[in-house]
Amino acid sequence: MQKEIAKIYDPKQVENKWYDFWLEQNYFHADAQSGKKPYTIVIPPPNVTARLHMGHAFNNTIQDILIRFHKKRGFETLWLPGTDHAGIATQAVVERELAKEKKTRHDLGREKFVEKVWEWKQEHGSTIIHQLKMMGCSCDWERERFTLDEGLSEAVREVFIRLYEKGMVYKGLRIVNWDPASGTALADDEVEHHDVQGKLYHIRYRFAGSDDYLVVATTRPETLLGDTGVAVAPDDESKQHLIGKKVIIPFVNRVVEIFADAHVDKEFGTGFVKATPAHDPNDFEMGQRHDLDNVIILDKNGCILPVCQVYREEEFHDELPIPEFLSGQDRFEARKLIVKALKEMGQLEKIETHNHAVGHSYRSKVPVEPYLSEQWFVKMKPFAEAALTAVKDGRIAFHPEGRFEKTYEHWMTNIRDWCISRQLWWGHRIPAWYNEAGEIKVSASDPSTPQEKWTQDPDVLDTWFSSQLWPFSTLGWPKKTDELDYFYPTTTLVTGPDIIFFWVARMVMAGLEFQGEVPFKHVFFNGIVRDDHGRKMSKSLGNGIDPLDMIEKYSADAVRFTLIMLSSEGQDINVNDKSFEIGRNFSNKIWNAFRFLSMNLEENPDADIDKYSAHFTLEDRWILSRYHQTISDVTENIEKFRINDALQAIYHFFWHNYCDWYLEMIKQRLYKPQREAEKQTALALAVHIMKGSMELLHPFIPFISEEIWQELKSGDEQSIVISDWPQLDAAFLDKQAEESMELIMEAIGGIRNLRVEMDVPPSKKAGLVVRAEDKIFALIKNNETHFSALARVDGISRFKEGFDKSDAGTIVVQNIEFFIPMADLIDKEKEKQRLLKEAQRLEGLEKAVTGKLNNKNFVEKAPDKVVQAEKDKLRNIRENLIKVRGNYEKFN
RNA sequence: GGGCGAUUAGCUCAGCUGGUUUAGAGCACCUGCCUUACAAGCAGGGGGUCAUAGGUUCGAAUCCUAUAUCGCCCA
Repeated sequence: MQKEIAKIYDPKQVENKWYDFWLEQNYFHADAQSGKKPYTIVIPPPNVTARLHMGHAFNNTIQDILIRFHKKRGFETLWLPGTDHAGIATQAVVERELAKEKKTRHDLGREKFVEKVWEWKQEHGSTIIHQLKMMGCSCDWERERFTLDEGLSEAVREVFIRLYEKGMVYKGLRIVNWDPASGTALADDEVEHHDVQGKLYHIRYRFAGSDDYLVVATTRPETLLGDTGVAVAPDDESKQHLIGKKVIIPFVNRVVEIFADAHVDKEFGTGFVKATPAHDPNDFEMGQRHDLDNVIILDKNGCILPVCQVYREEEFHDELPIPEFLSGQDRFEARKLIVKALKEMGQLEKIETHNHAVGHSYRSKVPVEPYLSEQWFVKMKPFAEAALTAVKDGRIAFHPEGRFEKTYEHWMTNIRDWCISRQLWWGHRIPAWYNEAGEIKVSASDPSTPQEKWTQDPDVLDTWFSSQLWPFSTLGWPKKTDELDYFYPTTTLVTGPDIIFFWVARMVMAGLEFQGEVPFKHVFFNGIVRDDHGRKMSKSLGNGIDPLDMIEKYSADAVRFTLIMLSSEGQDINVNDKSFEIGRNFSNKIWNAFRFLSMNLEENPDADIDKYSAHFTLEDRWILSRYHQTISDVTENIEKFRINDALQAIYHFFWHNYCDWYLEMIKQRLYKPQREAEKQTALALAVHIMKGSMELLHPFIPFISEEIWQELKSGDEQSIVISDWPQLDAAFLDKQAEESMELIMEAIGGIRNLRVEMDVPPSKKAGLVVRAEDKIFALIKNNETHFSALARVDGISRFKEGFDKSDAGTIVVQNIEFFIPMADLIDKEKEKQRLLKEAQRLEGLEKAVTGKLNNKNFVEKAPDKVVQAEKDKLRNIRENLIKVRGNYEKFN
């Protein structure tokens, strides 16, 4: 083998090379006919406009780990990728492009515009797909889906029609969350509430036929144009006599009545609340209770109308005109103008500062306008119960356990109907048709006949309406496909907790309704990736770290490794660009361990260790024991979704057991073998463990593990992607070897420490005298080469009576005394101090344990095992202490 | 206002069913090393009264109750 290997790992060529190889070999394709047990994940489809950010990188790394792990464990794994059409976002992107040419979508017309969006999608829509490939994601790309694909669109129409026929989808006039910037309605959960420092305006409303007035307090004075009543609290005794009295709304001079409603809090503001049913959800409900008029005063862009519109007999009609200085003004401009005018008219009592939560569009970030309009809704209550039960009875398990079940339950039990229509052009057009008589027909295709013309509803459906079908629409539903049969229900969903309502909850409802089965058995909620101050990464803060930059700088393996290494189950993680060094450093460590092996291998590596078992040394048995323990730890932790613990286990094993100790120890056998067999044994074992470590690391860092595995493979092995996951063989777990090694490592550590504290230069060798029983002494003597190589010990001899301890440095490890005669090196005063410190440490321990054992309650009530352990502990401490004290006293 | 989570070394965090000597890791820091795999490394070291106050217990970082601070979600 012996070839020139670079001193520093260069991932650039490696990563592309292996990804191409895996695709060529078609390893990621899942076969529905396979007789194996399926393991399925559907990707949370990123927006088709998306570019990979750290959140995606983290989320998809976890999915890839689960998929690669289960593939190696013998499952037929399907990771189904794709994107969603992201109605508002995608439309906005293309509109922005049009704006550069000073055009709007209306200039093009619907058909041309949608065509243009498709063009944009063809050109830019696979950006994130390409980036997922750079991350090493093992998705089945043949099955890539897009929510607007024909098959998925058919599923959407089918669902809409079925729900409509069941009476679960309906059209109604409701207050919706209107996004004036995007010109569309939003669902409740698409609204983010931010605390805003606002103002509370106290405005005088005159009583009809009087100069007297009352004062209402409002945060939104501009909506007074649409006021159709003034409310007081029913328990507000000071105001009871005013109920039924009439006041005049400024500017529009509408005469409205004062009424009592329990919604009003008499302590808030002045106790008088203006009611604007068409522009406030609470007022709308009050309006329904008191039969108030619904008066709209804003257009769809959030600008003041020239004439108020009142809703009567299922239509809007002109009502009162609005003064010219207001008409056409944006709602926030109108607020200023109205406040100014009120001041001039003497009707503004005062302005107070007032903090309150204001809903903002999660897309456009502008304040949402509560707006009365006709929209399509899905009834949610009937679905919620089944969806809640599925989580409560464990058919769906959340991970980490216990963190999000309550949130889910709260939402499910307080659920409101879902507004699904969007006033957009890009999306699934609602399959509802209207004739001239205003009748509605819901149908997958145009029901028009030569006699009767039907026109389709202009609106499209919420993107989540199609995403909720993702776990089965992507597998062919509504057709009964083999895929659906074999891969559904999917096994695991990995997603962020921020879309638990948007998506997770709705998939559960849809899956139960249309497939009669939960869509997934496990939901793993990953944490959010934040900057190193714990702030969410965002464009506006400019604190985002681009994973592509990090891949370029450090490699995809390093990005994956770092994200997992820094995360713990479901916890948010903080990173800065330096964090990714830990991934790069680990890759380099692996690379150099391999480099070391290949420098010592003369021919093809031999990983068949069985034939060498007769030659196993202590460190061989030890590393095998540690290795098999690690197999068990990694496997169990991935199965428990303790991904970070799994990686920590293999990381620690590889670096601190294998590299730090095992490879260091076998150097003696490789460089100065007494017999050829020892060397071959060490090499075979080192290769065996190296290769096995690559297997265990492969789900986490697929590229470098493949690169090295390929160099170590034997026979007709193809790829680490499909090779078997290492099996725990309990016969290799060797407690005795671990204990013996523990002693040796501790002794070597102690000697190294002593040398440093005594300022013994590394080049200076020193002898070692050991005072121990026969068996222990034999163990140490048998491992003399390790002491000499790793602790610079020159000859080990047994303690004999008459040995002059006063010239020696001493340490006690596991009650065995080690003396290092260093007459010429030792600083006696320093050594005395060192021993005194050690004695004091032990005395502290002794006191603590004695105290425990002198406590009657402890001895009586604690389990015998614990008491016995304390007794053993104390005996050890005392023996140890006697020796340390003895060594200390020799200087006196 | 309601719910959830966090508070452990300078920083970022582990520590799961209470008992592995006096609480661990990585980074940062200090000291010494270019020792024929690796300075992206090796060896050694310093650093924490586990947010606060009570309680349960033979025993609490761990369980309970308050309080404080921070974060998230919902209204």
